[in-house]
Amino acid sequence: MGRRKIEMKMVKDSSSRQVTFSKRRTGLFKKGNELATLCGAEVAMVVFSPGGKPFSFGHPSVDSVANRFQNQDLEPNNGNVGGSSKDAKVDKLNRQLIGLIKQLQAEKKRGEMLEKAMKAKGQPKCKAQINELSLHELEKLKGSLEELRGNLKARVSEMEASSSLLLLAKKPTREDDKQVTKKG
Amino acid sequence: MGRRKIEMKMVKDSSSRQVTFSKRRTGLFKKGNELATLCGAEVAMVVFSPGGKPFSFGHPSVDSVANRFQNQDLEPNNGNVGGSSKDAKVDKLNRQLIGLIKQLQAEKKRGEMLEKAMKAKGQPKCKAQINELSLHELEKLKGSLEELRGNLKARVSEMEASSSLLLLAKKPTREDDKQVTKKG
DNA sequence: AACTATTTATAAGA
DNA sequence: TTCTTATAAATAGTT
Repeated sequence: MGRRKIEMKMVKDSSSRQVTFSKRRTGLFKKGNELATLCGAEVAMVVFSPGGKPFSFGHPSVDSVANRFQNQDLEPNNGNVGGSSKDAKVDKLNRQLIGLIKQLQAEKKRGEMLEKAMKAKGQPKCKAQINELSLHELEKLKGSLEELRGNLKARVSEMEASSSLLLLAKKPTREDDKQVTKKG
Repeated sequence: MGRRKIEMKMVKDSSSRQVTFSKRRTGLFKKGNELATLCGAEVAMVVFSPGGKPFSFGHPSVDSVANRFQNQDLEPNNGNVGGSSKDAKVDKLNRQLIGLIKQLQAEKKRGEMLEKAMKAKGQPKCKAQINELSLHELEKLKGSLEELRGNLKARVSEMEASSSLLLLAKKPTREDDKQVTKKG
């Protein structure tokens, strides 16, 4: 969208990349704002610049949308147990826990797909022994990964059990207006 | 951006609003993807349609970016400064989470590299050199993995103690979280 | 879902 | 970083 069409690859020059990032981030947030305004949609966006700086936009707020998103599959569970919780801090920890659990599940799923892809790629007709070798290495690596995942998951399963106790935290109902936030 | 300029107000007709939402959501996610690709940025977007349906886009994933975002004001606070810290228990949980997050991120990176290796392997010109390269990467990966696993074991041992503190009870019925993410 | 007339976003350049 | 401008891209209204 400019003087020239650009390839959809990482911009090599770090300086240009930063400029591109700034411009496009602005555009992206503007679009998000428009979507919220025109359609009455709730929107949350978080972006980390190539330099690692965080930017966010949310309507009504990043937190409220993120909360709704993360709790959508356990809200029914969350609603009626217990009454008072510690505070927002515990609630935040819980959300993080849930996020981690989701990530692990996603990782597992990805691992399975990786495995499938690997098998599919199997032996077709790539030549060279080197291929066999690397394939073998891949298989071993994969095994290790699976095991690692298993360990992690088991650990998290325990935490999940205990977290359900903590998940009695009240839902944060802070109603911010549209916000554009810089952090860091 | 079309036949006519439209006012930045809620689209009245609910049907048109839904159409607008669909089109713009698609565009928004595309932009997010481009930002990630061009700039190597991490991006997470969550949108609820006017009908309340959730849509999301994330690179590398919504959860990972969300966690990173939530962590940034958690980590510095981890040192237990000022009057915000509640319990030692919470603080401990906190550290555990951070450790877990780091492990997870490391694992993800491994996974990404694995994917790259596979991709390279699938290239039409998968000749010796490329294979050597991927093999080399794999060797390094493997080493890292071993190290990672060692760390994990230690980590898990640490967690054992404090984790048991939280395991006050177990949840009767709960299988998996269901990731409710719609795209497109 | 496709099609275009237009509006917007933005890549370069200053 | 901000502005300008030529061009690419998104999309509002239509079919």
